[in-house]
Amino acid sequence: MDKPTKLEQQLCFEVYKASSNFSKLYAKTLEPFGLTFTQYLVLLVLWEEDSLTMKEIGGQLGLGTGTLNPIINRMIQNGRIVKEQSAEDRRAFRISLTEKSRADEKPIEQAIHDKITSCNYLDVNAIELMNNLKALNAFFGEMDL
Amino acid sequence: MDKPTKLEQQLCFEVYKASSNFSKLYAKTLEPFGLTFTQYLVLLVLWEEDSLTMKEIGGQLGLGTGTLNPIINRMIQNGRIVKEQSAEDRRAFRISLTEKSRADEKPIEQAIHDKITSCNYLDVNAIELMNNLKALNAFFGEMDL
DNA sequence: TCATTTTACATCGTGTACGATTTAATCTAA
DNA sequence: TTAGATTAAATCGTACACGATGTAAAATGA
Repeated sequence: MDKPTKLEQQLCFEVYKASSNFSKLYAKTLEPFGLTFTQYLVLLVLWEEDSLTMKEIGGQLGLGTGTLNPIINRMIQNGRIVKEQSAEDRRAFRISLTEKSRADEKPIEQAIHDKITSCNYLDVNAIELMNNLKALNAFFGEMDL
Repeated sequence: MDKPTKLEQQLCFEVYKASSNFSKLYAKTLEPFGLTFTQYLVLLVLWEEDSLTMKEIGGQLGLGTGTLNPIINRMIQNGRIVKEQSAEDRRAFRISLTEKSRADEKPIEQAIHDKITSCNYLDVNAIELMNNLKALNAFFGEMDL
């Protein structure tokens, strides 16, 4: 059987393009706020729960320290977050939001909401799509090959 | 309504992780061949039709010259492709496969097929997933916002 | 307790990715 | 036919992304 190989090629490519498309769209929307897409993902995590360690943030985003460290440093430079050594474990550092980032949560959410809905992108069956993606990612998560 | 915003956040994140998972899986599979995921995508295009210009390859992959140029240069260094100035249009360059790359087509396809099926990843509803992604990407393609 | 191991983070090298600018070749219109 | 616009690549600067390695602090065990 030859079909599955082709299907897999196409699927990985569709995912690749979708990811690229999303990050371009978000990049454009976030640019007025001086944020990149990945920096926005860090804020998403911290808006849920503030004052997390590098490891906790990296765990939620699936990023290692080699990726996360420079991002965190840039966000500190931009006044988006602060980093302080943990008292309990002096190896660890706690990352917290600045007032600026807290104040920007709603406007940023609004900007993204406006941009996305202005394209009617929910016309694609987004819920079904997301469920399939979650199943796919759960798969990846369990296999470690 | 607040739900759509959350949904979009989740969807963009699931796509982001799926893309990351795919490219890690492919990277591992392609490593014995001395290829990265993106370099493999270039080969996929050239296996379909050899001797294309930079623009044509970039067009199919959605990559600009800023991204594609260093990739092409590395692939030339690695003996994967050759580049020659086009006779008709001296601005353009034609990229062609080397014998090595032609010979590796089947083994690489096989390696990927083996790896993917060994994880039973088709258990997620791949066809439905792909159709939804195609619709999503078609959307992105038509809007240019 | 103190040597071993593990853990949290930092750093480095390689490889994308993208927008902006530059250069050279081609095309177009007056 | 030639000045101006367009096009194909190359180059540059910024920002991920990842694996490998380094370092210091903490946890572990005999």
